[in-house]
Amino acid sequence: MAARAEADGETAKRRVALTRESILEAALRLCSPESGGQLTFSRLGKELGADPTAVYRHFRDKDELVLAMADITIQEGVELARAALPDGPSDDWRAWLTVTAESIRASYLARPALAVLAAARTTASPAETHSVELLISVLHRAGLPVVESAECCRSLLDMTLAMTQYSAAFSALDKATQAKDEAAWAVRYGMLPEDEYPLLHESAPRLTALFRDDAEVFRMTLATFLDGVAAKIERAGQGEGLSSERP
Amino acid sequence: MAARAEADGETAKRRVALTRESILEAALRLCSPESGGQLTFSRLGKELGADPTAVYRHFRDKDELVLAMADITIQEGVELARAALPDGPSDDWRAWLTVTAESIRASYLARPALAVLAAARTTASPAETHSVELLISVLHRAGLPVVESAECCRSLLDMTLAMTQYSAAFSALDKATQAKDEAAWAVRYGMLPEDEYPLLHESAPRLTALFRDDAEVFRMTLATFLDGVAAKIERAGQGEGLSSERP
DNA sequence: CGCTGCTGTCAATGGCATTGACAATGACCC
DNA sequence: GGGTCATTGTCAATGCCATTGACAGCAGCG
Repeated sequence: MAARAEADGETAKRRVALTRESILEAALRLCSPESGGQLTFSRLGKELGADPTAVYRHFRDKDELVLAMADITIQEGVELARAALPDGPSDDWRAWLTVTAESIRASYLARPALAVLAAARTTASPAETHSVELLISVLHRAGLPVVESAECCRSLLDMTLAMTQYSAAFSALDKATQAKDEAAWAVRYGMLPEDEYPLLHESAPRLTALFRDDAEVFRMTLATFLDGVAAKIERAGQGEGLSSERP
Repeated sequence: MAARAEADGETAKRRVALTRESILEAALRLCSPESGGQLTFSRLGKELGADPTAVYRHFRDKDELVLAMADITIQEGVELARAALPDGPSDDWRAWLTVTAESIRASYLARPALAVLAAARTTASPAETHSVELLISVLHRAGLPVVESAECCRSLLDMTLAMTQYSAAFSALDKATQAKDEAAWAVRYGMLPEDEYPLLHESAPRLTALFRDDAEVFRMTLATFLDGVAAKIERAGQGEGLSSERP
């Protein structure tokens, strides 16, 4: 089909001979925080230099497009994690889970608009599968029974995706609304009468600081969750005579 | 004004003299799982027996309506929790946090469509405030420093809201899409080659069972999180007067 | 050459939130 | 009672969005 791609400098517009790949690329580009807005067929058409409805020749509907984008994003997250992790089997399950969660989070947050659209859509992508198998093996090696390890993975991934999409939804709001929400918080927690809410009053500075910092909240939550996993592992280790776990 | 309300039997349609309250009531009704669909102005108008745009006389835009609905929902969750909890200060912090989280989750899940709309909107409602103060006090009494208790609350609430909206988003999908997603999972995890993915293969039954059961996943995740909190409390107790960070 | 299937274009269609002009209604004041 | 005003409901747009169906260029193939 006469590859006329990558002419035209940076923004690959005019005449790219639409393919599934070029469309996905453009769509993902449109979801980045720099590109701002929502993902819409007309914006997509403009980005591709083609009629918006041309996309329907390659994807049955928007849902299919979004699913494909989500797939790529998850895959990217998995690769990010793989790159940040030691190659061979490591015993540091904690680092392993942390890096995986943060990587998936990062690649979704690079496309807030997608995260909003893909909320609750399960892709069950192949990329994910291998990664999950690895995670289970890491936990199992740490001393957790297989099924329990799998449960932990499911928990971890659900929590990560949910909280990430929560953050993404917020960052996809227009700046005005964001500011309004932030102001509401600041007012509420700044004005609390000390005698009625002594504890909240004391922790107000920390709480308002956390408001601006979704990432920090996620880190905290993840850490606490992993502390829980550690406890589980310890219990499992004590129960059996086999596993070796000594902090 | 001529109060002509509550005539007409069950479905309070015709001529109810729109008020903020009657609108909110109708809107919440429309978001229930039984009422099925999305919250839209035209459906709302029909439910109220009035022109859809009449709502704009009482709410500046849809966002304001949704915020008010979210507020009510949170409040309801808090009341639910209060009803299920012993009145006086209890030392069972674990039950306290669990009940609070599950209550908020339950009242949101009673309106999936709302949960989707309200994703990432912070209401900072008054009802919430009192409840949070209580949670902090419970954790503090259990032995956690005040600020750390507040952090835990923030984590817990964020996690709960995020995961709940995640579930709600799924249950708000049309049945066809839901079935499609479910099928994708079943196929993927049923067909895994045992030699390549031994661990996943072993835990596949459990994982597919979990797929239909968001509530169970949430319970597991929450439990693990609380195990983590327990560990934190233990550490704090051991350190006593000093700050204890690492065993 | 004519046929068929693939891909892009164009002009609808129908759903949605939101707005502005207008009408009915009641309250308030002289 | 009559004039004025704000409130509240109605109606007819407007504009964005996804999606569809009819049509046009163009490949390869007999």
